[in-house]
Amino acid sequence: MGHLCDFCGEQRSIVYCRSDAACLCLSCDRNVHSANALSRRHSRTLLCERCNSQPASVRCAEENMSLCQNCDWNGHGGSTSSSAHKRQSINCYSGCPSASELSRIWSFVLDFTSMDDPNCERGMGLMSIDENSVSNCWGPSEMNNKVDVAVSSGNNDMENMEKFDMWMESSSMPTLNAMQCGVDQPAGSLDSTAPKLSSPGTKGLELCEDDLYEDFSVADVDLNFENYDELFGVSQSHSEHLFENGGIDSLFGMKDITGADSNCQGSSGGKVTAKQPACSSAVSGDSTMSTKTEPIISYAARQANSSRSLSFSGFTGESSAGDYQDCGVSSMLGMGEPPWYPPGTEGSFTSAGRDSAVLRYREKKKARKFDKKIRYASRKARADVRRRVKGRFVKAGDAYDYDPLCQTRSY
DNA sequence: GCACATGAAGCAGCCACAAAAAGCG
DNA sequence: CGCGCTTTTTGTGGCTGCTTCATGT
Repeated sequence: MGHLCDFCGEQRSIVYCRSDAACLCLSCDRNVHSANALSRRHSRTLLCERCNSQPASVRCAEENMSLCQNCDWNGHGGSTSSSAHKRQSINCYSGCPSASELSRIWSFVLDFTSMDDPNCERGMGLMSIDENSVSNCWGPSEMNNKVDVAVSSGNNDMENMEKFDMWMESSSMPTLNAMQCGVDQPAGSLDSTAPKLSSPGTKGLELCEDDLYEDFSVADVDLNFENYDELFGVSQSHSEHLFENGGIDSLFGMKDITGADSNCQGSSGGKVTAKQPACSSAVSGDSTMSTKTEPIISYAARQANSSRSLSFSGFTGESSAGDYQDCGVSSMLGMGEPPWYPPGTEGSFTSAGRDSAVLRYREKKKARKFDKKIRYASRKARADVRRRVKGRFVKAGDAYDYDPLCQTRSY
C-alpha cells in the first residue's frame, strides 16, 4: 500500500501535483484541480511507486513501476542488469481528464472504473500538453516527426545559446521535456497552422540552487496548446483516438527511450535552430498568447503530419538574464521534470558520475556572472569622460549639461 | 472582489566617437 | 602570408520615456 492521499487521507495517492507539492488520489486530484482554471493548469504526474514522495519521471517496464529520478538512479544507476531495464519517460499532464479517459490511458497503472464523474465532462478537452508531453506529442518516431527547437529572443543571443549549452552539457537532455505549447490562433487565420508558443512569465524561468534537475521551475513556464483542432486540423475525436492508441504515451508522453528517438535529436544533440523563419508549419513564439482566458483545449497531441519547429521567445538577454539566471532553455525542461538519460549515453552515468557532473555544473554556475562585463576598458574610459546632454553623448565642443570630469550640470 | 490611481522598477533606445574588426590591393 | 591602408562595425554610460508590476484606495 502506497502513500495516502494528502487531501483525503484515505485513498492511495497516485498523482503528484507539483504546484501543490501534494500527493493525491485520483479522485481528489480531479476534485482539487477542477476547481478553477488556475488549478486545472497544475502540472501533475504519477507518483513514484518506490519512495511515494516524489514525482515519477520514468516507468520501468521490467519492474512495472513508476520511479522518480532518485529512485531510478538508485535502482538503475549502478547495476548493469537493472540499468538495462527498459524505461520510459513519464511526463506531466494538467487539466481535468475524465475518468473513462484516465481508465483507458492509465490502464497499466490501475483501474479507475469507479471514478466517472459527469462534472468533468470536458475531460480530455482540458488535458493540456505540458512541457514534457510536447516532446512526445510532437515527435514519436513512428510518426516521423521532427522537432527542432528554436531558441529565439528576437535575435538569438549567445547568452541563451550558452545557457542552452550549459544545460545540454550538464544534463544531456534528450527530449524537449519541457514545453507546454500554446496555440492561440483565430479561426480561419491564414497562419492557423502555426501554433504559437508563449511563456507568460518567462522571466520566471529559473534554475534554483537545490538540484540540477529539480532546479528547473517549469511551473513558471505555462505554455498550453489551445485550439488543438486549428492547430493540427484534427478533431477532438481524433485526438481521443490518438489517446486511445497512444494510451499513457499520449497522456504522459511516454515514449520508448531505449531506442534512439530521432525526433528528439534536435534537443539531444543540442541542435538549436537559432532563428526560425516565419513559416506556416513553424511554431512561432514571437507572438504571445494568453493562457488565462479561453477554455484550454489542450492535448497531449500527437501531431501526425509535419515537421515542426518550436521556437521560444521571451528569453531575454543578459540584461535580464538575472531574472532567470541560468538556463534560458529551462522552458524546454519539463515541469521540473528531470531529463531522461538514454542508456548508453549519459544514461549510463554512475551515481558518482552524476555527482561529478552536478558538481561541475554548480561550480560553473557559481562562477557565472551576469554583471555587465566591460570588454574594452579603453572604451569605458572614454565614455566615462564624455560630455553629455540628457545622458546622450554630444559632439566635442557642443553644449553639454553634464561633464563627468567636473560633475557640472547646466541645469 | 473589482476598478482605478499611484509609485516603483525594469528595460530599450539614443547619442558621439575611439577602438576593433573586416576588407582590399 | 604578411603588411599597410581604408572602411565598417562595435561598445561605452547617463538619461529619458515607455511598459509592467505591486500596492493602496
